[in-house]
Amino acid sequence: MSSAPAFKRLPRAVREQQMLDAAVKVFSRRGFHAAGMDEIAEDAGISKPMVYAYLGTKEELFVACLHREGTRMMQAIAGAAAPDLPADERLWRGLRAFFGFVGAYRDGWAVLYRQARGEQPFAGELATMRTRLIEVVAGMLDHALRAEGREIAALDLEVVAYALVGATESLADWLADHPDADPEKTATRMMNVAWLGAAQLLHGVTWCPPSD
Amino acid sequence: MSSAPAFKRLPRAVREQQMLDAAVKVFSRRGFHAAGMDEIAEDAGISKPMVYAYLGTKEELFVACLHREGTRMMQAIAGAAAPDLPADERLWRGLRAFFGFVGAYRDGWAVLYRQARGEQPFAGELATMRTRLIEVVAGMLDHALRAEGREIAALDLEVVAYALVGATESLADWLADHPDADPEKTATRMMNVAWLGAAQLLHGVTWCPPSD
DNA sequence: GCGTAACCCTACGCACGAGTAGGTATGCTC
DNA sequence: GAGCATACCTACTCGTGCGTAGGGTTACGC
Repeated sequence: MSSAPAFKRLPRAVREQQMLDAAVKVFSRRGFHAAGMDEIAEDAGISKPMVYAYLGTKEELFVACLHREGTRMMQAIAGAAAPDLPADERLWRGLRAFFGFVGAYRDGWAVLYRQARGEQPFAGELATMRTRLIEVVAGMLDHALRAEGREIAALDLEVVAYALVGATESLADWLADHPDADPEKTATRMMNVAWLGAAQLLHGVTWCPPSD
Repeated sequence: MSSAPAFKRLPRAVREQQMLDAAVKVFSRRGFHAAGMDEIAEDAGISKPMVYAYLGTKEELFVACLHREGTRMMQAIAGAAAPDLPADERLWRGLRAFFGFVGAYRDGWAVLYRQARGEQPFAGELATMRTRLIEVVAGMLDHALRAEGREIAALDLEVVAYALVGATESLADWLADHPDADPEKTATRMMNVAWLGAAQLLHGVTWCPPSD
């Protein structure tokens, strides 16, 4: 063929990224099982055996997606967290970065959470990331508490952190479903819910069940 | 066969419940796709065609599970909510009932949320239930707000409710993973996080982003 | 005691989609 | 311009598991 090879030959590194882009897109739309390797290949502008040659089996491909998107997210958050700031400022910056990421990489978020959470083989991978996040939040709260001269049981701390992370993920889902919503404003709202409650706890205010 | 028919013939209503029990169990352990109709049938002590005869295809079976467990949950919550109580009391009773349900029907919860959330065909079904819950919470907050003479934008209200429901679901997951944890105590912890923050909002205290 | 309806089974068809075999073209090195 | 590695394709195999055909047995009404 002298004239125009319908599509160019590209170096491996480039194609791999295209494949990952396509995979993230298809996985997020269809879900892991409903997604077909053929569709992913087609969407990447390539044929199926290339996908297998570069990224391996379907599971390995999904893990690769998980890894790329997860790393992106963690970097976005880590880049915003200066460890010597006061707790509320750190929380605020972390949340802003997080919602910024979700707003920018909607599909990535969907893959990471909506899909990976349910599927057994990947739930573990996810849980690890999540646990690390929860530990960070718990550590932050603990730090702030000690600065106030107060203290709290480790289990209580973990549960509070769990709740905060859960609320944040929930709002992330909401953000992903509302394309016209503003990530920064969402972060502010989350801060309102999270910090006002947390600040109360920091000052020793607690709620007790009524004795009925 | 005169002696002993290895297993008895049972009326349809009974068998259907046994099948649903088995289905909920298998779905929650393996996940929707990894679960096999053969395994569900075996676990119910019956053969596969019976499952198809009574409950229909795999998807229909899953929907039936979703429906039964969802109804159980909603009833558990509704039974505890007296609409003329003050907001904090209503919230407390609702949460206690909810965590009680999750503690009692661990598999049911796993089916409802861990599985149904990811799978496209069922996500809608779930979202409806979830939305109803969120509306209830939002309505409760709005009611309490107006009683205080304050008011808040509908969108803000929705987002706060979203966050609270998300935090609650997250703690439910935590409870499902910690068999030895006490549902009532978990509800109290959730109340601490949710109500202290919400109460602040009710009194007009808000958090504003620093101008950096 | 005989029809009939409900309960229940073994054994199979068949589609669908992951993964592969085997071959072609293109560019890069010496 | 021979040799070689890399990019790329068409067309297949084959396991897996949903769903069903067709037939047997127990209970119940009359």
